[in-house]
Amino acid sequence: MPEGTDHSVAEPAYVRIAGEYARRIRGGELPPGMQLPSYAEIAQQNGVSDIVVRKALELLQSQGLVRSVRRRGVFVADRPNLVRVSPERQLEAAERSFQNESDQQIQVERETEQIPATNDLAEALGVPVGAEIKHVVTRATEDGRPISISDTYQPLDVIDISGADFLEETISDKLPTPVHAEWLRTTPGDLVKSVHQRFIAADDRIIMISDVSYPRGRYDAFVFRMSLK
Amino acid sequence: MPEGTDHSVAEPAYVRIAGEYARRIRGGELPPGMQLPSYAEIAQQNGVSDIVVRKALELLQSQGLVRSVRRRGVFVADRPNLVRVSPERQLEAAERSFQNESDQQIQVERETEQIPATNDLAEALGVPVGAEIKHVVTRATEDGRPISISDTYQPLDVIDISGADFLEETISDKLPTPVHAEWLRTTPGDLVKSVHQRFIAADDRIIMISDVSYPRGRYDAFVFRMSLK
DNA sequence: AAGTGGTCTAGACCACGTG
DNA sequence: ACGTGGTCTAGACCACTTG
Repeated sequence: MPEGTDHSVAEPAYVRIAGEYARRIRGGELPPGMQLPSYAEIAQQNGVSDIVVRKALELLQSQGLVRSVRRRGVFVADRPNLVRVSPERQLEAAERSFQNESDQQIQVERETEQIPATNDLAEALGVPVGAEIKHVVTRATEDGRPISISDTYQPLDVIDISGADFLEETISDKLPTPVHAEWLRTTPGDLVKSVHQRFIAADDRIIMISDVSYPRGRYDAFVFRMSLK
Repeated sequence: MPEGTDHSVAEPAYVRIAGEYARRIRGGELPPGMQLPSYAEIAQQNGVSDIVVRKALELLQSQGLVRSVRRRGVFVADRPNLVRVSPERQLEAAERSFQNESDQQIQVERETEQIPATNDLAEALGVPVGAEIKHVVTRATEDGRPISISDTYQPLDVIDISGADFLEETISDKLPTPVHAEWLRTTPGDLVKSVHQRFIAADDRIIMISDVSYPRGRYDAFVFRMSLK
């Protein structure tokens, strides 16, 4: 135990270190893709143990500022904003939901199957348990790297979502389903940004529900644009 | 080092423990406000050291499922959704943005001042540096407990925001400003949910900008409702 | 006085990537 | 062979709350 260490509450070492890196990243001094020094190095530079550095970088990771790659290092995150637009462009294809990625190679693949509704799905969609429903899995990659995966469910009699009058989106941080985790190649324990969508008709019928997962650390923030008039 | 421990990648102990509690909380077995066992107890029950338990509960905290109170314990979070509605009700007063809280005592206080625009503010609002602008601080409490604080800035010639044609909202997790942290009484290092708003006129003039902070762990998720027609 | 969560140390093993 | 990040242990001090 270091004697005379300042434990005067206010600002723990890991917060200070995280703050410094956050500033340098936001200021552009550390550009996207740049590798950070190793834990050991940062620890030495700041005169703390490596576990403090780990906490600091965890903090940065939960802000989406860095991503750590096992056995390789910690890197400044590419940080395009994920932009969601409402309502007029909301219904465009998934590929269009991304901003600042026009140069990138974004590939989207879909798989469709027909399944009987589980209890949860039946309740969510308002259909009888066991009723056949349509399930679409959509996976997107950029330059071969996975950037999103979604499960979409709808009753068989729904042709498209033009019958929807309202859209409700719920954003949260979650542990991904095993299937989503595998596709996004997240480390066990990594949270993902989850967007749950419900397309609702005027008679409150649920037209479609969708669960989308995005890797944390890929997107800096979610942006919603909406017309007020 | 315990010999024969299974370090077979797949699922670290802290993820397993976090998952168990997440399930029990989501399932209602552990109701909002209930105190969890102490680190030491959970550690003993699961045959791990307390640091593993800490990581597990950190994971729950970053999902907004629990909140930890220093020197008292860890509690299941009250988890009303923060609902944001677009566009028709978007412009209502802040008090109206909350759902399922109608019984609660929500108090809102405002402070207004006039300040010269800093570089950042001038750029954000599109006014000359040093131009006088209006700054409003809004603080909300529920039963005396702080639940949000915001800084709102607008040029002096803007009377209200009815002149705005578009609203852009950016949601992210951030380290709060010192003022916000103090009001929300967050522990140093705690992230907050930050909503940055820009009210934009048809001629791209910025009518108003606003930075709102919400304590993490108070809100389960952000919900956006929008009309599609 | 006992218990709590928050911070920090020093040290260990693992599996994998790189040189 | 070495370095990396990921996981985990055992132990310590602090400042505060609770009974």
